[in-house]
Amino acid sequence: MTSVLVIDDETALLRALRINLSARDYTVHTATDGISGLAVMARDHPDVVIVDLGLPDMDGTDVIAGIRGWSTAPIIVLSARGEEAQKVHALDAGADDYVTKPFGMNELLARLRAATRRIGPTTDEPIVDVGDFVIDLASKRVALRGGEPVRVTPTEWQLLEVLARHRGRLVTSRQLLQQVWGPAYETETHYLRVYMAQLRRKLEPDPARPRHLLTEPGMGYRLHDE
Amino acid sequence: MTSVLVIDDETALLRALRINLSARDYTVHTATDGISGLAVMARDHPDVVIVDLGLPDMDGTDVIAGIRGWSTAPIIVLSARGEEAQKVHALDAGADDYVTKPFGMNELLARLRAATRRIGPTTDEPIVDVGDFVIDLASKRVALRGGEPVRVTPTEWQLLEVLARHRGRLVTSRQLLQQVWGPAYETETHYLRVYMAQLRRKLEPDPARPRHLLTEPGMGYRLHDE
DNA sequence: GTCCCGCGCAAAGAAACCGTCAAGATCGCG
DNA sequence: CGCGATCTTGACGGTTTCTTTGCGCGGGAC
Repeated sequence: MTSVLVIDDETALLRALRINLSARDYTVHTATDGISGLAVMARDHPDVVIVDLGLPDMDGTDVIAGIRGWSTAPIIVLSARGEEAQKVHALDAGADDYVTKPFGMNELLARLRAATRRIGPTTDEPIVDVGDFVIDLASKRVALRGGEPVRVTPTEWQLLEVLARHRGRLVTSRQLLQQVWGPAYETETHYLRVYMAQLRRKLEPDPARPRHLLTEPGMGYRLHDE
Repeated sequence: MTSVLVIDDETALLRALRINLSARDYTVHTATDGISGLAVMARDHPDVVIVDLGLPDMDGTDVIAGIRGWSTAPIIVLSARGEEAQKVHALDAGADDYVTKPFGMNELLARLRAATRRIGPTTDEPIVDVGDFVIDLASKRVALRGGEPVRVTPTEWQLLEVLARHRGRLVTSRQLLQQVWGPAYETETHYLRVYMAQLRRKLEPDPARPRHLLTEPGMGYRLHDE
Protein backbone atom coordinates (compact mmCIF):
# COMPACT_ATOMS: atom_id res chain seq x y z
CA MET A 1 0.00 0.00 0.00
CA THR A 2 1.22 3.45 -0.88
CA SER A 3 1.72 5.96 1.91
CA VAL A 4 1.44 9.72 1.46
CA LEU A 5 2.63 12.55 3.67
CA VAL A 6 0.62 15.76 3.42
CA ILE A 7 2.21 18.94 4.83
CA ASP A 8 -0.23 21.84 4.92
CA ASP A 9 -1.39 24.35 7.50
CA GLU A 10 -4.94 24.61 6.18
CA THR A 11 -6.79 22.11 8.30
CA ALA A 12 -9.79 22.12 5.98
CA LEU A 13 -7.67 21.05 3.04
CA LEU A 14 -5.84 18.57 5.21
CA ARG A 15 -9.09 16.93 6.17
CA ALA A 16 -10.37 16.85 2.62
CA LEU A 17 -7.19 15.18 1.44
CA ARG A 18 -7.20 12.71 4.29
CA ILE A 19 -10.72 11.63 3.42
CA ASN A 20 -10.09 11.36 -0.30
CA LEU A 21 -6.79 9.56 0.01
CA SER A 22 -7.95 7.13 2.65
CA ALA A 23 -10.94 6.25 0.53
CA ARG A 24 -8.53 5.22 -2.22
CA ASP A 25 -6.49 3.01 0.05
CA TYR A 26 -3.55 5.30 0.62
CA THR A 27 -2.01 5.44 4.04
CA VAL A 28 -2.08 9.10 5.05
CA HIS A 29 0.35 10.95 7.31
CA THR A 30 -0.12 14.65 7.99
CA ALA A 31 1.81 17.61 9.35
CA THR A 32 0.86 21.27 9.67
CA ASP A 33 4.30 22.88 9.53
CA GLY A 34 7.69 22.35 8.00
CA ILE A 35 9.57 21.24 11.08
CA SER A 36 7.13 18.51 12.01
CA GLY A 37 6.74 17.62 8.35
CA LEU A 38 10.41 16.83 8.07
CA ALA A 39 10.24 14.88 11.31
CA VAL A 40 7.36 12.73 10.07
CA MET A 41 9.19 12.25 6.79
CA ALA A 42 12.26 10.95 8.60
CA ARG A 43 10.25 8.70 10.88
CA ASP A 44 7.71 7.13 8.52
CA HIS A 45 9.39 7.22 5.12
CA PRO A 46 6.22 7.83 3.09
CA ASP A 47 6.29 6.95 -0.61
CA VAL A 48 5.08 10.37 -1.78
CA VAL A 49 4.92 13.85 -0.27
CA ILE A 50 2.40 16.60 -0.91
CA VAL A 51 3.60 19.91 0.49
CA ASP A 52 2.12 23.38 0.62
CA LEU A 53 4.54 26.17 -0.12
CA GLY A 54 2.91 28.61 2.30
CA LEU A 55 3.88 27.10 5.61
CA PRO A 56 4.03 29.25 8.75
CA ASP A 57 7.48 28.29 9.98
CA MET A 58 9.65 27.58 6.96
CA ASP A 59 10.00 28.53 3.37
CA GLY A 60 8.54 25.82 1.18
CA THR A 61 11.64 25.36 -0.92
CA ASP A 62 13.64 24.74 2.24
CA VAL A 63 11.27 21.93 3.11
CA ILE A 64 11.75 20.46 -0.35
CA ALA A 65 15.51 20.79 -0.08
CA GLY A 66 15.40 19.21 3.37
CA ILE A 67 13.64 16.18 1.97
CA ARG A 68 15.76 15.97 -1.16
CA GLY A 69 18.86 15.89 0.99
CA TRP A 70 18.36 12.22 1.67
CA SER A 71 15.17 11.02 -0.08
CA THR A 72 14.14 10.65 -3.70
CA ALA A 73 10.44 10.24 -2.94
CA PRO A 74 8.24 12.20 -5.37
CA ILE A 75 7.22 15.64 -4.06
CA ILE A 76 4.09 17.38 -5.27
CA VAL A 77 3.88 21.06 -4.40
CA LEU A 78 0.65 22.90 -3.68
CA SER A 79 0.60 26.67 -3.79
CA ALA A 80 -1.88 29.53 -3.71
CA ARG A 81 0.46 31.64 -5.78
CA GLY A 82 1.05 30.73 -9.37
CA GLU A 83 3.91 33.00 -10.27
CA GLU A 84 6.30 31.47 -12.68
CA ALA A 85 9.42 32.35 -10.72
CA GLN A 86 8.12 30.53 -7.71
CA LYS A 87 7.25 27.44 -9.74
CA VAL A 88 10.72 27.37 -11.25
CA HIS A 89 12.26 27.82 -7.85
CA ALA A 90 10.31 24.97 -6.29
CA LEU A 91 10.84 22.59 -9.20
CA ASP A 92 14.55 23.27 -9.26
CA ALA A 93 14.73 22.72 -5.53
CA GLY A 94 13.67 19.17 -6.19
CA ALA A 95 9.89 19.12 -6.51
CA ASP A 96 8.39 16.79 -9.08
CA ASP A 97 5.14 18.61 -9.73
CA TYR A 98 3.51 21.94 -8.95
CA VAL A 99 -0.23 22.42 -8.59
CA THR A 100 -1.82 25.83 -8.16
CA LYS A 101 -4.76 26.33 -5.81
CA PRO A 102 -7.59 26.09 -6.29
CA PHE A 103 -7.24 22.70 -7.89
CA GLY A 104 -9.61 19.86 -8.60
CA MET A 105 -9.32 16.84 -6.39
CA ASN A 106 -9.41 14.51 -9.37
CA GLU A 107 -6.49 16.27 -10.95
CA LEU A 108 -4.43 16.02 -7.80
CA LEU A 109 -5.24 12.35 -7.50
CA ALA A 110 -4.23 11.78 -11.12
CA ARG A 111 -0.94 13.57 -10.57
CA LEU A 112 -0.44 11.49 -7.48
CA ARG A 113 -1.00 8.32 -9.51
CA ALA A 114 1.47 9.56 -12.10
CA ALA A 115 4.04 10.17 -9.39
CA THR A 116 3.59 6.80 -7.74
CA ARG A 117 3.61 5.00 -11.07
CA ARG A 118 7.15 6.18 -11.63
CA ILE A 119 8.56 4.80 -8.42
CA GLY A 120 8.04 1.31 -9.71
CA PRO A 121 5.73 -1.63 -9.65
CA THR A 122 4.97 -1.42 -5.96
CA THR A 123 1.46 -1.72 -7.26
CA ASP A 124 0.29 -5.28 -7.59
CA GLU A 125 1.34 -8.77 -6.75
CA PRO A 126 1.33 -10.28 -10.20
CA ILE A 127 2.22 -13.78 -9.02
CA VAL A 128 -0.35 -16.10 -7.53
CA ASP A 129 1.04 -19.18 -5.85
CA VAL A 130 -1.60 -21.74 -4.94
CA GLY A 131 0.76 -24.47 -3.83
CA ASP A 132 0.72 -27.00 -6.62
CA PHE A 133 1.12 -24.45 -9.39
CA VAL A 134 2.04 -20.80 -9.86
CA ILE A 135 0.27 -18.20 -12.01
CA ASP A 136 2.32 -15.25 -13.23
CA LEU A 137 -0.20 -12.66 -14.32
CA ALA A 138 2.34 -10.20 -15.71
CA SER A 139 4.08 -12.74 -17.93
CA LYS A 140 0.89 -14.65 -18.64
CA ARG A 141 2.52 -17.89 -17.62
CA VAL A 142 1.65 -20.90 -15.54
CA ALA A 143 4.10 -23.37 -14.06
CA LEU A 144 3.81 -26.42 -11.87
CA ARG A 145 5.40 -26.46 -8.45
CA GLY A 146 8.57 -27.98 -9.84
CA GLY A 147 8.93 -25.02 -12.16
CA GLU A 148 7.91 -26.87 -15.27
CA PRO A 149 5.95 -24.50 -17.48
CA VAL A 150 2.47 -25.51 -18.60
CA ARG A 151 1.05 -24.57 -21.97
CA VAL A 152 -2.44 -23.14 -21.78
CA THR A 153 -4.61 -21.99 -24.66
CA PRO A 154 -5.93 -18.40 -24.82
CA THR A 155 -9.35 -19.34 -23.50
CA GLU A 156 -7.90 -21.46 -20.75
CA TRP A 157 -5.67 -18.58 -19.74
CA GLN A 158 -8.49 -16.06 -19.64
CA LEU A 159 -10.50 -18.35 -17.46
CA LEU A 160 -7.57 -18.96 -15.14
CA GLU A 161 -6.78 -15.27 -14.99
CA VAL A 162 -10.26 -14.32 -13.87
CA LEU A 163 -10.15 -16.96 -11.18
CA ALA A 164 -6.66 -15.89 -10.10
CA ARG A 165 -7.70 -12.25 -9.79
CA HIS A 166 -10.43 -13.38 -7.41
CA ARG A 167 -8.18 -15.85 -5.65
CA GLY A 168 -9.98 -17.60 -2.84
CA ARG A 169 -13.32 -16.01 -3.60
CA LEU A 170 -16.22 -17.62 -5.38
CA VAL A 171 -16.77 -16.52 -8.97
CA THR A 172 -20.21 -17.20 -10.38
CA SER A 173 -20.66 -19.02 -13.66
CA ARG A 174 -22.27 -15.98 -15.15
CA GLN A 175 -19.33 -13.80 -14.18
CA LEU A 176 -16.85 -16.20 -15.73
CA LEU A 177 -18.77 -16.61 -18.96
CA GLN A 178 -19.26 -12.89 -19.28
CA GLN A 179 -15.58 -12.13 -18.71
CA VAL A 180 -14.19 -14.82 -20.97
CA TRP A 181 -16.73 -15.34 -23.75
CA GLY A 182 -18.71 -12.12 -23.59
CA PRO A 183 -22.12 -11.03 -22.32
CA ALA A 184 -23.95 -13.06 -24.97
CA TYR A 185 -22.72 -16.37 -23.56
CA GLU A 186 -23.99 -15.98 -20.01
CA THR A 187 -25.98 -19.20 -20.19
CA GLU A 188 -23.48 -21.47 -21.95
CA THR A 189 -22.41 -23.10 -18.72
CA HIS A 190 -21.25 -26.08 -20.66
CA TYR A 191 -18.17 -24.22 -21.89
CA LEU A 192 -17.11 -23.82 -18.31
CA ARG A 193 -17.22 -27.53 -17.63
CA VAL A 194 -15.18 -28.33 -20.71
CA TYR A 195 -12.49 -25.78 -20.01
CA MET A 196 -12.39 -26.32 -16.31
CA ALA A 197 -11.75 -29.99 -17.02
CA GLN A 198 -8.88 -29.10 -19.31
CA LEU A 199 -7.33 -26.80 -16.75
CA ARG A 200 -7.61 -29.44 -14.07
CA ARG A 201 -6.04 -32.02 -16.34
CA LYS A 202 -3.10 -29.70 -16.91
CA LEU A 203 -2.65 -28.27 -13.44
CA GLU A 204 -4.12 -30.49 -10.76
CA PRO A 205 -2.05 -33.34 -9.31
CA ASP A 206 -5.20 -35.48 -9.30
CA PRO A 207 -7.62 -34.03 -11.86
CA ALA A 208 -10.47 -36.23 -10.65
CA ARG A 209 -10.17 -34.77 -7.16
CA PRO A 210 -9.25 -31.11 -7.61
CA ARG A 211 -7.56 -29.27 -4.77
CA HIS A 212 -7.50 -25.75 -6.21
CA LEU A 213 -9.90 -25.43 -9.13
CA LEU A 214 -12.96 -26.13 -7.04
CA THR A 215 -16.55 -26.43 -8.13
CA GLU A 216 -19.20 -24.78 -6.02
CA PRO A 217 -22.27 -26.73 -7.17
CA GLY A 218 -25.00 -24.49 -8.51
CA MET A 219 -22.92 -21.36 -7.94
CA GLY A 220 -19.67 -21.27 -9.81
CA TYR A 221 -15.98 -21.91 -9.28
CA ARG A 222 -13.25 -20.88 -6.89
CA LEU A 223 -9.48 -20.87 -7.05
CA HIS A 224 -8.41 -22.16 -3.67
CA ASP A 225 -4.88 -21.23 -2.67
CA GLU A 226 -3.10 -23.22 -0.08
CA MET B 1 23.40 15.33 -23.63
CA THR B 2 19.68 15.10 -23.15
CA SER B 3 17.50 14.71 -26.19
CA VAL B 4 13.90 15.92 -26.37
CA LEU B 5 11.17 15.06 -28.82
CA VAL B 6 8.57 17.78 -29.36
CA ILE B 7 5.32 16.75 -31.05
CA ASP B 8 3.17 19.76 -31.91
CA ASP B 9 1.39 21.02 -35.01
CA GLU B 10 1.90 24.71 -34.19
CA THR B 11 5.03 25.59 -36.08
CA ALA B 12 5.48 28.83 -34.18
CA LEU B 13 5.59 27.02 -30.88
CA LEU B 14 7.77 24.36 -32.39
CA ARG B 15 10.29 26.94 -33.46
CA ALA B 16 10.24 28.73 -30.12
CA LEU B 17 10.88 25.49 -28.31
CA ARG B 18 13.59 24.47 -30.70
CA ILE B 19 15.42 27.73 -30.12
CA ASN B 20 15.04 27.66 -26.35
CA LEU B 21 15.95 24.02 -25.97
CA SER B 22 18.90 24.15 -28.33
CA ALA B 23 20.24 27.18 -26.46
CA ARG B 24 20.26 25.05 -23.31
CA ASP B 25 22.13 22.22 -24.95
CA TYR B 26 19.27 19.85 -25.49
CA THR B 27 19.20 17.81 -28.66
CA VAL B 28 15.82 18.55 -30.23
CA HIS B 29 13.73 16.28 -32.44
CA THR B 30 10.40 17.48 -33.75
CA ALA B 31 7.26 16.08 -35.34
CA THR B 32 4.03 17.76 -36.35
CA ASP B 33 1.62 14.86 -36.05
CA GLY B 34 1.10 11.72 -34.00
CA ILE B 35 2.10 9.15 -36.57
CA SER B 36 5.45 10.71 -37.37
CA GLY B 37 5.93 11.48 -33.69
CA LEU B 38 5.71 7.81 -32.82
CA ALA B 39 8.03 7.00 -35.70
CA VAL B 40 10.66 9.46 -34.49
CA MET B 41 10.22 8.14 -30.98
CA ALA B 42 10.94 4.61 -32.12
CA ARG B 43 13.88 5.63 -34.25
CA ASP B 44 15.72 8.11 -32.04
CA HIS B 45 14.76 7.15 -28.50
CA PRO B 46 14.71 10.65 -27.05
CA ASP B 47 15.08 10.97 -23.29
CA VAL B 48 11.96 13.10 -22.83
CA VAL B 49 8.84 13.78 -24.90
CA ILE B 50 6.77 16.94 -25.02
CA VAL B 51 3.48 16.33 -26.78
CA ASP B 52 0.55 18.56 -27.66
CA LEU B 53 -2.85 16.97 -27.10
CA GLY B 54 -4.47 18.69 -30.08
CA LEU B 55 -2.77 16.90 -32.92
CA PRO B 56 -4.41 16.76 -36.34
CA ASP B 57 -4.23 13.01 -36.95
CA MET B 58 -4.49 11.21 -33.63
CA ASP B 59 -5.98 11.62 -30.22
CA GLY B 60 -3.29 12.77 -27.83
CA THR B 61 -3.89 10.02 -25.32
CA ASP B 62 -3.37 7.45 -28.06
CA VAL B 63 0.03 8.95 -28.73
CA ILE B 64 0.84 8.69 -25.03
CA ALA B 65 -0.35 5.11 -24.91
CA GLY B 66 1.63 4.29 -28.01
CA ILE B 67 4.80 5.52 -26.35
CA ARG B 68 4.05 3.94 -22.98
CA GLY B 69 3.67 0.58 -24.67
CA TRP B 70 7.41 0.15 -24.77
CA SER B 71 9.11 3.22 -23.32
CA THR B 72 9.29 4.73 -19.86
CA ALA B 73 10.63 8.09 -21.02
CA PRO B 74 8.97 11.03 -19.24
CA ILE B 75 6.10 12.59 -21.18
CA ILE B 76 5.05 16.20 -20.67
CA VAL B 77 1.68 17.11 -22.14
CA LEU B 78 0.82 20.52 -23.53
CA SER B 79 -2.78 21.45 -24.05
CA ALA B 80 -4.87 24.46 -24.87
CA ARG B 81 -7.75 23.04 -22.91
CA GLY B 82 -7.42 22.78 -19.18
CA GLU B 83 -10.44 20.73 -18.28
CA GLU B 84 -9.87 18.46 -15.36
CA ALA B 85 -11.25 15.35 -17.04
CA GLN B 86 -8.81 15.73 -19.88
CA LYS B 87 -5.91 16.16 -17.49
CA VAL B 88 -6.87 13.06 -15.59
CA HIS B 89 -7.26 11.12 -18.79
CA ALA B 90 -3.85 12.10 -20.12
CA LEU B 91 -2.07 11.50 -16.84
CA ASP B 92 -3.65 8.10 -16.42
CA ALA B 93 -2.69 7.20 -19.97
CA GLY B 94 0.90 7.53 -18.87
CA ALA B 95 1.82 11.21 -19.01
CA ASP B 96 4.09 12.54 -16.31
CA ASP B 97 3.08 16.17 -16.36
CA TYR B 98 0.39 18.38 -17.85
CA VAL B 99 0.92 22.05 -18.74
CA THR B 100 -1.91 24.29 -19.91
CA LYS B 101 -1.35 26.83 -22.66
CA PRO B 102 -0.47 29.59 -22.52
CA PHE B 103 2.51 28.74 -20.35
CA GLY B 104 5.73 30.46 -19.49
CA MET B 105 8.81 29.13 -21.16
CA ASN B 106 10.70 29.16 -17.87
CA GLU B 107 8.07 27.01 -16.24
CA LEU B 108 8.20 24.48 -19.04
CA LEU B 109 11.95 24.37 -18.84
CA ALA B 110 11.79 23.86 -15.09
CA ARG B 111 9.33 21.01 -15.51
CA LEU B 112 11.59 19.56 -18.14
CA ARG B 113 14.51 19.70 -15.73
CA ALA B 114 12.38 18.02 -13.07
CA ALA B 115 11.47 15.26 -15.50
CA THR B 116 15.03 14.63 -16.65
CA ARG B 117 16.36 14.77 -13.11
CA ARG B 118 14.28 11.73 -12.30
CA ILE B 119 15.71 9.57 -15.03
CA GLY B 120 19.26 10.42 -14.05
CA PRO B 121 20.21 7.46 -11.91
CA THR B 122 18.39 4.86 -13.95
CA THR B 123 19.62 1.34 -13.53
CA ASP B 124 18.31 0.24 -16.88
CA GLU B 125 20.04 -2.73 -18.39
CA PRO B 126 20.32 -1.86 -22.07
CA ILE B 127 21.75 -5.24 -22.98
CA VAL B 128 19.59 -8.32 -23.15
CA ASP B 129 21.44 -11.62 -23.24
CA VAL B 130 19.18 -14.55 -24.02
CA GLY B 131 21.89 -17.16 -24.32
CA ASP B 132 22.19 -17.80 -28.02
CA PHE B 133 22.25 -14.15 -28.99
CA VAL B 134 22.65 -10.73 -27.40
CA ILE B 135 20.53 -7.62 -27.99
CA ASP B 136 22.13 -4.25 -27.30
CA LEU B 137 19.25 -1.81 -27.01
CA ALA B 138 21.44 1.25 -26.65
CA SER B 139 23.45 0.78 -29.81
CA LYS B 140 20.64 -1.03 -31.62
CA ARG B 141 22.69 -4.09 -32.45
CA VAL B 142 22.29 -7.83 -32.29
CA ALA B 143 25.05 -10.40 -32.18
CA LEU B 144 25.20 -14.15 -31.95
CA ARG B 145 26.74 -15.82 -28.95
CA GLY B 146 30.11 -15.97 -30.62
CA GLY B 147 30.06 -12.21 -31.01
CA GLU B 148 29.35 -12.26 -34.70
CA PRO B 149 27.07 -9.30 -35.50
CA VAL B 150 23.78 -9.95 -37.26
CA ARG B 151 22.25 -7.56 -39.76
CA VAL B 152 18.59 -6.88 -39.11
CA THR B 153 16.31 -4.60 -41.09
CA PRO B 154 14.60 -1.63 -39.40
CA THR B 155 11.30 -3.45 -39.05
CA GLU B 156 12.96 -6.57 -37.75
CA TRP B 157 14.78 -4.47 -35.18
CA GLN B 158 11.66 -2.73 -33.97
CA LEU B 159 9.96 -6.04 -33.49
CA LEU B 160 12.93 -7.46 -31.65
CA GLU B 161 13.22 -4.38 -29.51
CA VAL B 162 9.64 -4.50 -28.30
CA LEU B 163 10.08 -8.15 -27.40
CA ALA B 164 13.37 -7.42 -25.66
CA ARG B 165 11.87 -4.65 -23.57
CA HIS B 166 9.32 -7.16 -22.32
CA ARG B 167 11.87 -9.92 -21.96
CA GLY B 168 10.27 -13.05 -20.59
CA ARG B 169 6.77 -11.60 -20.65
CA LEU B 170 4.19 -12.44 -23.24
CA VAL B 171 3.48 -9.67 -25.73
CA THR B 172 0.16 -9.90 -27.53
CA SER B 173 -0.02 -9.72 -31.31
CA ARG B 174 -1.99 -6.54 -31.05
CA GLN B 175 0.64 -4.90 -28.89
CA LEU B 176 3.41 -5.82 -31.29
CA LEU B 177 1.55 -4.64 -34.36
CA GLN B 178 0.60 -1.41 -32.69
CA GLN B 179 4.14 -0.70 -31.59
CA VAL B 180 5.86 -1.61 -34.82
CA TRP B 181 3.39 -0.82 -37.59
CA GLY B 182 1.01 1.57 -35.85
CA PRO B 183 -2.50 1.42 -34.42
CA ALA B 184 -4.07 0.96 -37.86
CA TYR B 185 -2.39 -2.41 -38.35
CA GLU B 186 -3.69 -4.13 -35.26
CA THR B 187 -5.21 -6.98 -37.24
CA GLU B 188 -2.46 -7.65 -39.77
CA THR B 189 -1.16 -10.66 -37.90
CA HIS B 190 0.35 -11.94 -41.08
CA TYR B 191 3.18 -9.41 -40.84
CA LEU B 192 4.14 -10.88 -37.53
CA ARG B 193 4.48 -14.37 -38.93
CA VAL B 194 6.63 -13.20 -41.81
CA TYR B 195 8.96 -11.12 -39.69
CA MET B 196 9.13 -13.54 -36.84
CA ALA B 197 10.25 -16.17 -39.32
CA GLN B 198 12.97 -13.88 -40.60
CA LEU B 199 14.23 -13.12 -37.12
CA ARG B 200 14.28 -16.79 -36.25
CA ARG B 201 16.20 -17.58 -39.42
CA LYS B 202 18.80 -15.02 -38.46
CA LEU B 203 19.03 -15.61 -34.73
CA GLU B 204 17.87 -19.06 -33.72
CA PRO B 205 20.27 -22.00 -33.81
CA ASP B 206 17.46 -24.14 -35.16
CA PRO B 207 14.86 -21.83 -36.75
CA ALA B 208 12.34 -24.62 -37.11
CA ARG B 209 12.42 -25.23 -33.37
CA PRO B 210 12.88 -21.81 -31.76
CA ARG B 211 14.28 -21.59 -28.25
CA HIS B 212 13.87 -17.87 -27.62
CA LEU B 213 11.46 -16.31 -30.09
CA LEU B 214 8.53 -18.34 -28.90
CA THR B 215 5.00 -18.41 -30.25
CA GLU B 216 2.12 -18.54 -27.82
CA PRO B 217 -0.66 -19.73 -30.13
CA GLY B 218 -3.62 -17.43 -30.18
CA MET B 219 -2.00 -14.95 -27.82
CA GLY B 220 1.25 -13.54 -29.13
CA TYR B 221 4.99 -13.97 -28.78
CA ARG B 222 7.55 -14.07 -26.03
CA LEU B 223 11.29 -13.55 -25.88
CA HIS B 224 12.51 -16.30 -23.63
CA ASP B 225 15.91 -15.64 -22.10
CA GLU B 226 18.43 -17.98 -20.52
C1' DG C 1 -36.56 -46.52 -5.71
C1' DT C 2 -36.76 -43.59 -9.57
C1' DC C 3 -36.43 -39.36 -12.03
C1' DC C 4 -33.93 -35.39 -13.28
C1' DC C 5 -30.64 -31.88 -13.36
C1' DG C 6 -25.96 -30.37 -12.95
C1' DC C 7 -21.45 -31.93 -13.55
C1' DG C 8 -17.29 -34.45 -15.49
C1' DC C 9 -15.26 -36.72 -19.38
C1' DA C 10 -14.11 -37.86 -24.10
C1' DA C 11 -13.98 -37.08 -28.90
C1' DA C 12 -14.73 -35.26 -33.59
C1' DG C 13 -15.71 -31.76 -37.02
C1' DA C 14 -15.17 -26.84 -37.85
C1' DA C 15 -12.73 -22.77 -37.56
C1' DA C 16 -8.88 -20.07 -36.63
C1' DC C 17 -4.11 -19.69 -36.44
C1' DC C 18 0.71 -20.41 -37.74
C1' DG C 19 4.97 -21.24 -40.64
C1' DT C 20 6.82 -21.15 -45.11
C1' DC C 21 7.83 -19.84 -49.72
C1' DA C 22 7.80 -16.68 -53.21
C1' DA C 23 6.30 -13.14 -56.21
C1' DG C 24 5.18 -8.13 -56.75
C1' DA C 25 5.61 -3.28 -54.90
C1' DT C 26 8.18 0.24 -52.84
C1' DC C 27 11.96 2.75 -51.19
C1' DG C 28 16.64 4.69 -50.96
C1' DC C 29 20.81 5.49 -53.20
C1' DG C 30 24.21 6.10 -56.53
C1' DC D 1 17.30 5.77 -64.37
C1' DG D 2 18.67 1.30 -62.67
C1' DC D 3 19.78 -1.57 -58.86
C1' DG D 4 19.59 -3.83 -54.45
C1' DA D 5 17.46 -4.03 -50.12
C1' DT D 6 13.30 -3.98 -47.77
C1' DC D 7 8.50 -4.23 -47.20
C1' DT D 8 3.95 -5.93 -48.60
C1' DT D 9 0.84 -9.33 -50.25
C1' DG D 10 -0.83 -13.83 -51.68
C1' DA D 11 -1.28 -18.90 -51.56
C1' DC D 12 -1.05 -23.35 -49.28
C1' DG D 13 -0.45 -27.10 -45.94
C1' DG D 14 -0.11 -28.39 -41.27
C1' DT D 15 -1.29 -27.64 -36.62
C1' DT D 16 -3.68 -25.85 -32.68
C1' DT D 17 -7.80 -24.37 -30.67
C1' DC D 18 -12.80 -23.79 -30.30
C1' DT D 19 -17.27 -25.49 -30.53
C1' DT D 20 -20.54 -28.98 -30.31
C1' DT D 21 -22.35 -33.48 -29.32
C1' DG D 22 -23.02 -37.64 -26.70
C1' DC D 23 -22.73 -40.41 -22.61
C1' DG D 24 -22.18 -41.74 -17.73
C1' DC D 25 -22.16 -40.51 -12.95
C1' DG D 26 -24.10 -38.91 -8.60
C1' DG D 27 -26.91 -36.31 -5.43
C1' DG D 28 -31.26 -34.32 -4.24
C1' DA D 29 -36.47 -34.23 -4.87
C1' DC D 30 -40.45 -36.76 -4.69
